[in-house]
Formats: sequence, structure tokens, C-alpha cells
Amino acid sequence: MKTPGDSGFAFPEWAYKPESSPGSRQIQLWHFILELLRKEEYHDVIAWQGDYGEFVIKDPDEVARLWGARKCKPQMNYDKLSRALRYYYNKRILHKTKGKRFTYKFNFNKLVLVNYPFIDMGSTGSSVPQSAPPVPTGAGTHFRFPPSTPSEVLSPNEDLRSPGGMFSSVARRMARGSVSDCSDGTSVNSEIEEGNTGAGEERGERGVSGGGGGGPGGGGGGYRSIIHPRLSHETLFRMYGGPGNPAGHPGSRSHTGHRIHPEPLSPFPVSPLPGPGGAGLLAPPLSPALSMTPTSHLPYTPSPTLSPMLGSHFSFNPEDMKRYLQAHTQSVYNYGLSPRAFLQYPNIVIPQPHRPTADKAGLSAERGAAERAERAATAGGGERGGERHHHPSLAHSAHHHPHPPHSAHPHPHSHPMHHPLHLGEEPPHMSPFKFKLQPPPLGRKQRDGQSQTKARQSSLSSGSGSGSMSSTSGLGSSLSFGSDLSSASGSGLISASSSTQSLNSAGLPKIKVEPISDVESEEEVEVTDISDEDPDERDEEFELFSHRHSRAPDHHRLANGTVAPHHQPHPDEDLDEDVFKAPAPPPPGLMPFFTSQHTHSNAQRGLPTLKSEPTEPGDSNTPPPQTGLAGTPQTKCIPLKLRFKRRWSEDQRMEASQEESDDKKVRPEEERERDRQSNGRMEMDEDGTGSGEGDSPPPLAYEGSLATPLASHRRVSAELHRATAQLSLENKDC
DNA sequence: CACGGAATAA
DNA sequence: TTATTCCGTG
Repeated sequence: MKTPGDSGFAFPEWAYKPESSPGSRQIQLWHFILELLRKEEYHDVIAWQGDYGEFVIKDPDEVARLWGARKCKPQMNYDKLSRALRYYYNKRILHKTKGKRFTYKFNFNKLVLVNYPFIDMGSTGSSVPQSAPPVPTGAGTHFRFPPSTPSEVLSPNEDLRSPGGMFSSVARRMARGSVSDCSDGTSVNSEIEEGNTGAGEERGERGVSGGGGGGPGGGGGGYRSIIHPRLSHETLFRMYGGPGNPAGHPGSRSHTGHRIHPEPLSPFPVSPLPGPGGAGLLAPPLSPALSMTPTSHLPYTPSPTLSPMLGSHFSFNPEDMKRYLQAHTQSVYNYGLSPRAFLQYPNIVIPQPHRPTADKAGLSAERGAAERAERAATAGGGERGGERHHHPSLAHSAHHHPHPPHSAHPHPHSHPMHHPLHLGEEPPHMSPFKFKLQPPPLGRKQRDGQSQTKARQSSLSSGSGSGSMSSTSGLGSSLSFGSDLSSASGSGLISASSSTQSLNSAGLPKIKVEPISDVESEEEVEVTDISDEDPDERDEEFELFSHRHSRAPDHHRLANGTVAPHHQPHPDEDLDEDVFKAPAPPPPGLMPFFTSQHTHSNAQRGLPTLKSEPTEPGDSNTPPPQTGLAGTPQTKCIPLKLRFKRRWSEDQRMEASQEESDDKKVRPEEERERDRQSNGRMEMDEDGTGSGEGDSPPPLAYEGSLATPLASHRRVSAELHRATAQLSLENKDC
């Protein structure tokens, strides 16, 4: 049992991988958390719960212990660990779920970006896992959905396929193997690691605290088998909104039955896979699913006609192709860019407003069962005690090969249509929205503009530098990223993309989407939601959605950026929003999708974000002006905290625009980065790895993808998986 | 229990 | 840069 799947569970794997993350040198806490979350063994200790990326630390002490073990910090305790988690707030990797003890929520967008920027893009460009996460966000996240409901979980897809560059690094790590453990004298450590290795299963838990418990591991076991995480459709569905059935989605085979998420909560999808072979992780990725994600853009993009699958191929019409290209472009950019860009994507993706009611029901039901089971087990003891799961996950088939076979189609029957992606939105059925371009990224761009005018100009200007640039500009996001773009451009994709109108428009201008008919906007509510919570959250949401408000401003006009921007009044919010919005840039990719969708019609809700944003369409536009943004940040008076955050945002924005990830929130240092940018390169920090390399690869990838998307994806996926699986587990450092 | 500043280690 | 450690405040 276990499914091997494990490896894939909860989140997209990419999310787990530390490698990419900048900090990765050593395992990072959030990665660790994800590891735990993905392993059933630890469900007693920590598990997904609630909305989309929410998880609950059921046994803080244990978690701390485990973490301490991993880091060889025996004295680690929850207090300390929690401090570390708090630092993530600013980074926006995590948020605290207020009112719930020990409950936190991941912000995938951020994670993804950070960690795998390239992944998405790169590889195929397609996938962008992030999307998945977003999904939920939008809708559900926050309160929206009843807590109980699983909300949406979505799953991203995960997968990661990574780009070649990544791989290499991954590979290396794998090679290392690592292992080391700290000393564990006690016992500690290895647990997780084991997982990695697979070997240890047991983990036994050490007694940890108390142990007691509960016993019944059985429950767990069962469930394990059942579940597998994967990404899937669901995610898509949600995201795109599947209309109808999200829940059931074809993809998953059984949707009906089980599917499910093992963890109900887990944000990621889990894949059901079970039976079928478990599908594996890969499969999904490869399969349509794959496309989904990242692609959402791509594949799915196209018109209704195309099914997702098709998408991969390209049977599109010219338009589709364009979109596709655009998407790639984005990817590229992103690739080059900082993760942030991705963020935006996610947002974009998010659309899904519609929450799947149906789904939920279904899910919840399932979930309930699962939970129950678990609960039973855990409940009893409080402590986890006993669980040991029989096999640890180790199985990970991943290593072996994730499911190659299936990979092709995990869900065979799923038709393209079903594909989440498609499903959700694509389906022709709907097409409520229409898109407009909006200027996406205001903030960033603006910022850039101001600060870096140069870059911008170049890009904007048309590429003065290279023709490519122009394309870039199109992306819009690009602005900020100009440099990145450049790289991207290299790929050529860009150019194409650029050619595309959408991009252009998108790029600079932004794209705005409007729902045509839709209405559904209800969901849009989100906006509201956002506001409601804290700023923080909002931000998150924003990120996800971003668009939302995004002001959408005027840009759309596009203007090329140049144009316009006049800026707008509200600085702060704007900024924030912008920021998020800005992210929009990603839009390029996204946008395209959207566009396409909209265009075609489908859309449905997907655009939720937009919707949300509804902002006014009309005007929306704010021009990208960012300048204001950039410079302005100031904003009004804001509470200190807020300000702080704001700063953050700004920084991020800036960075985003520029490149960086921003994590740092407050870092003055931006300069250095900027400098780099200005230099024209992107940063590589993160990518570092790849950057240089990466660049090249990506393009290749793209092309490749185009050509044979599936194949490449698969390949990559597989590799990644493998790598990931091991890696994640492995980290060991001490 | 949660938040976050500050100092500091790696 | 991230996390750890310590600690004061709510």
C-alpha cells in the first residue's frame, strides 16, 4: 500500500523540493512541513485541514521534535518552531489561520515560485503548478467555504516536471543521497529521512511525547491506500471551475468513489489513483493533467475545441497557437523571472470561482470517511501513538519509476474534456467571459518603470535590445522582468508570443478579463473576502487572485505600457493590489489562457479572479502606470504593521517586477538585485542554478514541449518525480 | 497561544 | 538568509 503515491501527495511535489528553493541549502522548515504533511505516517502529528492550504499541527511537540531532529537541534520546541513559521508570514509562504490553534495555511503561489520557478515554466512551460493552489484560494480559502468543507482542495498538479536544469540539480542531490542524519541519538531524526529513503518506515515514532496513543494505525493504512495525491483534475476543476462536476472528475477515475484526497484537506490533490495503478504521480502530469496545470495555459487554452489533450498537441487553431506561444512566453519569462511571476499566474488561474458545490459534497463525503478513519485512529490517543504505519510511504514508487506506464494517461478514460482543465473551464460550454487585456502588473512595472526605467524601456520600447524584447514587453510582466524576458526571448517563443496580440496586450497592457455573462461572479466575492481578513490574508489572496482588484486597470489598453500609466490614486491598496495584480503579469501566460478561454468562451468562471475584479472594467485600467506604484508606495498612513507589510509588498512587487523574489520583505538590498537586473540578467539567485543554464534550457523545453509536449513532460516529470521523491525526503543535513 | 523584535549562529 | 534562541507583549 501505501501507495507509493505518497510521494506525491499533498502538494505538488515541486513544492516539496527544496532544491530549488533558494534557501535550500539546508532544508527549510516549510519543506519539512510539507514532507510531514505528505506522509501519512505523520498525519497524527500534522495534517491538512480546512481550506486549501491549511494544515493543523496536531501535535506541536512532536512536530518540533521532528524538526529538531532534522536540524539537529534537540532543543527545538514548538515555540521556536512557531517563530520560524512566523517568519514565513512575511514571506508569505504561510499564514496563520486565525482562530484555529496550530493551524497555518500555505501560500502556494509563493512557494512555487520560489522553489521552482523554472519548473513550471520551464519545463514545459506548461505546468504551473501553482495554479493549483490558487484555486482554492480564491474561492475557498478563507472563509468562504465552510470550513468543514474541504473546500477545495485542489490540486495542483503538480508535478513538476522540471526543467532540465532543475533536474540536474536534483539529480545531483539525489546522487548524493544523502543522508546523513543527524545524530539521532535519540531517535529522532531519521524519521523523515527514512521516508525518503524509503527505508525506514516506520518511523516509529519514537515515542515522542507521549505516545500514546492511538492506536489504530489501521485506519491510517487504509486510507493510505486509498489515496494518493495527485493533482489532478480536481484542481483544475476547481480552478477552472469546472462546472459541473468538479468533483467527479473524470480524471480521477473513480471519482466517485474514492478519489479523493487522502487528505481531504490537502491542498493538493491527491490523486486517487489507487487502483489503477496508482497512478502515479506522473501520470497525471503527463496526462492531460499535466497540461493542466501549467498549462493551463497551454493546453487548455485553446478553444474549446481543443481539448486539453489536444492542447498539448496543438491542434489548435492559429489563435490557439498564439496563445500557446504566449503561454510559453510567459513561462519563459517566468522562468527567467522570479518566482513571483508565477505567483501571479496562479492568480490568474484561479478563476475558479465557482466552487464546486457538487464537489464539495462529494468530497466532503469522502473526506469524511477518511477523516473519520483517521480520526478514529488518532483521536483516541491524542498522541499519535502508534501509528506507525506499516509501510511508510516509502514506497514511493517514485523512485522506481513512478508510473511510467500510466503516466501516459492516468486516467485513461478521462477525456480531454474531462480534464480538469478543460473541464473546468474549457468546456465550451461556457464562455462567459471575455477578456480584455489589462495591464497586469502594475505595480511592478510601474515600479520598474520608475526605478528601472531602463529595463522597461528597452522592453517596452520594443525591444530595442532585441527583438525579443518586444515580445517580452508583451508579457507585461515582462516589464519588470525585462531581463528575464530577454532570456526568454531567446527562446524565440517570445517572439512568437509577442506577435500574439494577446501577449502584447497582455504584456504591457494587461489583460483584463471580463466575464461576459457570467455572473457568477458571486464568487467574486472574494474580493470581499479578501478584504476582510487581514491585510495579510488579503495579500495572499491577492496574490492568488490578485487580479482581483486588480485594478485592472486601465492598462489594458495597453498601451504599451508606455502609455499610460498614469497612475492612480490609491496608492496603497493599489499597490498591494497591484502587486498582486502585478503579478498578473504572468498573465502572459495566464492571460493567454484566459484570453483564450474567454475568447472562446469558455471561461466560465474561471476568471474568477477577474471577476472579482470586476472591478471595473472599464476602467480599469489603470494604467500600468505603475510609476506611481513604484514610487509611491507610500500610501497613506497605514498602521505600522500594515505599513510594514506594505513594504513588503512593495518590495515584492518591485522585485517581482524585477525579478527577485522578494522574499525579503524588507530588504533594502534590493539594490543589488536591481543592479543585476539592470544588468540585464536575471537573477539567478534562485535559479541560480539554472539561470544560466536555465535559460537555455527552458527555451528548449518549450520548444520541445511544443513539439512533443507529452513526451517531454513525461520525461521530465518522471525525472523530477524521482528526484523529488528522494530529495525531499532526504534532506538531511546535519 | 500567538506575535514579533533583537541578537546571533551557520 | 534562514533559522534559532530569548523574550516581552497581548
